Amino acid sequence: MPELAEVDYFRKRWNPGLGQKIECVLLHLKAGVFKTCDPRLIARQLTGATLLSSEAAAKQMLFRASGEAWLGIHLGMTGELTSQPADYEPRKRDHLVLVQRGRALVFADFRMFGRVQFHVGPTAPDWWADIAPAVLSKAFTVEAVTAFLRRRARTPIKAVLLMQERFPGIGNWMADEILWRAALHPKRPAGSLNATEIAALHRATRWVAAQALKIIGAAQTPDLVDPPKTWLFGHRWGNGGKCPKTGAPLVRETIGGRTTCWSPARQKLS
DNA sequence: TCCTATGTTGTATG
DNA sequence: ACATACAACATAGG
Repeated sequence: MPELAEVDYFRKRWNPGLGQKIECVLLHLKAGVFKTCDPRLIARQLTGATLLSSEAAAKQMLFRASGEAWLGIHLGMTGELTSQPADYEPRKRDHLVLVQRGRALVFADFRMFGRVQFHVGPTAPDWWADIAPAVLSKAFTVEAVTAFLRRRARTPIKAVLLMQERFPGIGNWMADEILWRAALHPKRPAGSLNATEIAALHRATRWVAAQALKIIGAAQTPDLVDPPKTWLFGHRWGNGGKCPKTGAPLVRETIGGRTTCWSPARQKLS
């Protein structure tokens, strides 16, 4: 599920556990999500530690615990975090469970494209510091986007929007949403956009990110909240969708290896 | 059986 | 060295 806003939504699901001691850690030792870390070290370090704080950046989450412990989680395609009763019995796809007095904090991911990372030290791990500046930060300028598009001149703009080194947190549905808002055809070579179009792309990127965080990321509900029907979001998943702006039929096709949906009535190739 | 799914990465090729 | 394209990862559901 997870792009920028969904990641922040899931991060907050563990909020009830902040400031609380971790009584024990339950692990699915053979799960692929632990490929880049040692789950036994996680158990040793986190048992008895206090979960202190959390942050989200791009599609990554970082949880800090006492004892200079840092737990990174990427949700992959199907990962999710939940807070369950303290006597929760882990199921097959629950890879990491932090059991506290009042609750169990669960990371589940049936498809296992997600990753857990673990670091012990006084400061956050390098990979966290290396995440590109957020699209809502001052560093995400029209100039930076322009330079990036020039370098990727022959790549379809849709594929370029998925590149985390410049568009951190943008995923498949957000990329489609952004291009639809900016009225840009997803197959346009990145280098073919003029200054006006790049400005529109930059603006739409920030707008979609900010609104998604407001609607999805800030929601305090047990279920994910979908953006309103005025967005492309609710119309892009199956064939036969209609453009919410023009009423014209939407088109779906694979671009850059990912299913892409757009409105030919407002997103022209030239 | 075949295809799809809100992601990333390693590898081959130009 | 850099840009680009795509298979591979693992699983369930239509």
